Amino acid sequence: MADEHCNTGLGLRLGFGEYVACRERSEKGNNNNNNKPMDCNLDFSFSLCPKEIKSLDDHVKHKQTMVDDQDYPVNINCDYSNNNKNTTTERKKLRLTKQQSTLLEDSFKLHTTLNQSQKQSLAEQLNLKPRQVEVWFQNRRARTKLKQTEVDCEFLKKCCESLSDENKRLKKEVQELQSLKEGGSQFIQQLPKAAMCPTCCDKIMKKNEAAVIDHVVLKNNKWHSSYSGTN
DNA sequence: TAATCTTGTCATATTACGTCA
DNA sequence: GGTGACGTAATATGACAAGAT
Repeated sequence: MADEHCNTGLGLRLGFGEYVACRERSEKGNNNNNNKPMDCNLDFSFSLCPKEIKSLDDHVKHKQTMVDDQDYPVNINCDYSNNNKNTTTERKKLRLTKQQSTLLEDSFKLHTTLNQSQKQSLAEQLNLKPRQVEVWFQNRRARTKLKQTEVDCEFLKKCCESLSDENKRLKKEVQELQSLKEGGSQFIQQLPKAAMCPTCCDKIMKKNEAAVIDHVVLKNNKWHSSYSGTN
């Protein structure tokens, strides 16, 4: 089975073979626009699945050897997955060294995307494949975006909390003012009719309302000055 | 010139490996 | 030693732009 999968272009083509092979072709600078998908299959199957690997066990051993022999293990994923995923899917994961990570991070600080030549030279410096550099940058951009989203989310959450608190406080204040206003009116209404002339009574009522409005305006101004200060 | 195809690159989602508690 | 969480390299997929036909 493993033999079959490793040495037939078809199985690989249905996975990611075409994509990778086309990439590799472009990375080699072979961009002559001879659009022949079959070329991709051939390139891919030879590069990823050397003929000496005859069985699945051999494949695993071979991968182990590659890992042991190199500072930067080469990923030689041979995708058996589509047919017998549960037993044979194996993907050796590259771990970047500290120096590699540092250099990649430094490059990312300079430019978050790479052009062809930047990618190529960085890959050479790092002793990685251009595709690996490209993938690293893609993942790095995704991580950056995710972190930024988290930060934004946290900020919005705090804004929401503070607005909610402010809303509660204002509601309470409105209630207080409402009762203050009602209390004042009631006091005047409770006075004996003969105790105050109607004109004076009216004046006091209006003054009372004006005082409430002043109070609200003052509070509002205070709120504006403090809230705009925090933002 | 418009339509179509191919290719390369990106963002995004997902998978799977390695490490650590 | 087994296990789950986590970080991250690798893969899959779809969208889009640019160039060729």
